[in-house]
Amino acid sequence: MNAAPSSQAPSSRVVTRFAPSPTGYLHIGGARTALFNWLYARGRGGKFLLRIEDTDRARSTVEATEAILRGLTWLGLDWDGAPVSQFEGAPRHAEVAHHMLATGHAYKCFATQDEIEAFREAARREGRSTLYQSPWRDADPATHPDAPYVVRLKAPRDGETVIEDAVQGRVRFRNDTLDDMICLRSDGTPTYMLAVVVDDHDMGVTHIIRGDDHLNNAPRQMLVYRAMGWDVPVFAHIPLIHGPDGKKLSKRHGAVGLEEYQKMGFLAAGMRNYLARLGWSHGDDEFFTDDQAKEWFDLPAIGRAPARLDFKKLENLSGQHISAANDDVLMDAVASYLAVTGAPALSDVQAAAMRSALYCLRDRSKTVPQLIEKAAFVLKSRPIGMDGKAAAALDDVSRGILRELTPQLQNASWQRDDLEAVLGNVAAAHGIGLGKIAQPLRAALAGSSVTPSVFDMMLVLGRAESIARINEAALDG
RNA sequence: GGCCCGUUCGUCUAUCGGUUAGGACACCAGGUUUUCAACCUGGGAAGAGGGGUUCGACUCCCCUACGGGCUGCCA
Repeated sequence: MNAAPSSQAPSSRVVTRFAPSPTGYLHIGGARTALFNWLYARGRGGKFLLRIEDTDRARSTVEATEAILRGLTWLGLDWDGAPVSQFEGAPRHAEVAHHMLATGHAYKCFATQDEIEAFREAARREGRSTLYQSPWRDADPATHPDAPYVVRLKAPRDGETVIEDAVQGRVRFRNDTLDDMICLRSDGTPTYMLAVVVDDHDMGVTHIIRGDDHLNNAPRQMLVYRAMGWDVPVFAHIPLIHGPDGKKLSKRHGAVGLEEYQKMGFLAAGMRNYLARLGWSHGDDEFFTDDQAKEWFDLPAIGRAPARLDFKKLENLSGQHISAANDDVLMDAVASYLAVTGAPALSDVQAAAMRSALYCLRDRSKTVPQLIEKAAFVLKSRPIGMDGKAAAALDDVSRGILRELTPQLQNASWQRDDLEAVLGNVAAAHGIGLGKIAQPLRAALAGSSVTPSVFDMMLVLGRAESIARINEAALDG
């Protein structure tokens, strides 16, 4: 069962969130971030919220948002409430900016983008810090021109800002290395830097678990919490995922979108297990259920070094979860796999047949397509056809043996022991090994060389169908 | 350039000052075997480098190297 219900008061209930920007597919790294947030919240009876960071109107698309929701749904991560659109909160964000302006925590800066760019260019050229310090920070309002301005946070220039990060530990930043971040653009729209803080506060987020590419943003965001007098949430900056070569994961590594993993046929449960284990550990536990993960997951056990993707291990875990999954989960996975790959769905008859064969399929497959490949024998109807390897197993001699087999199968009890005895006897009569009979029989029953055991196939197919297929193969050629 | 983070077998990791540095995946060898897969047995395989602190460092501190992130009126 789940972890015992906590005795925490409602006010201290855990609230986490996943906040992707809808500019493309759901990145595998983002999926892991979402998983960590989900595990943390679900393991503690808290809430897991979703917020779409769509303040960049030029790059945000509804298609991307849909792709992200689809990805999370496939991964099995359910969120509480409706996804929040950050863009829709713009008025509220601006309100906060103006409040900080009124309280002196922010100021109007009239520097133009060209001016700032020129400054930075010169700084770079001369090897100086490119940190821009606005001359308007302490300007007398009487000198303000009638021109567009941005609202900047007035950050302290002395001392340091310390982040007590649940993963990274204590991280200190000297305040003179922090710039006065822009809260409102010159067109009055809020920036992400302001919006995240306001939204996280308004949504009651207690734990911010996100990629460590945001670690440098944390101190500046913390200043907003302070300026507004809000409680600072717990930060947990987790390392990014790297490609097998240790470099930042990019398209040249192959699969970066979660959907691609779905199309490769990994079981979602295996994906969750693998992703959770990537950068987080609970002793030597490698294979675990969702309930165990929820109970065990904790922030201090997250590693600080970036992890690389290892498809072999993912495959192995996926296989273990296929073995452990119940029939409904497997059949659902098959249906969704067929759907995303654009393959025709199974007919009711086929689905029922496949379900009856799962017992001898699940332990031999690492991915859903492997499951389907091995199920082919039961999905086909006569004439079943032959692939190259199967055809090669059938020659005149083996056809003769198959012909000899049918009458005996006709009288067999159709129990596994009995079928084994029949084949064993025929093999013994010819002074050959079971393999010599099993190969052609396999070809006859499945038309393929990748199948479950011949005995299981006969059991699943039943006497009539099995004998019909054997006869068909024995007579051909 | 500046700031921040990181570095244990090929990979993911355990270890939270004292271990023959453990496990998993992968790999190699052998076994089992009706294909694929699985399974069994065994094997090779690691603390980036250099300084400290300490009776004793993979564990704590410093430096270097390497890797990564940020350095936008993007998120």
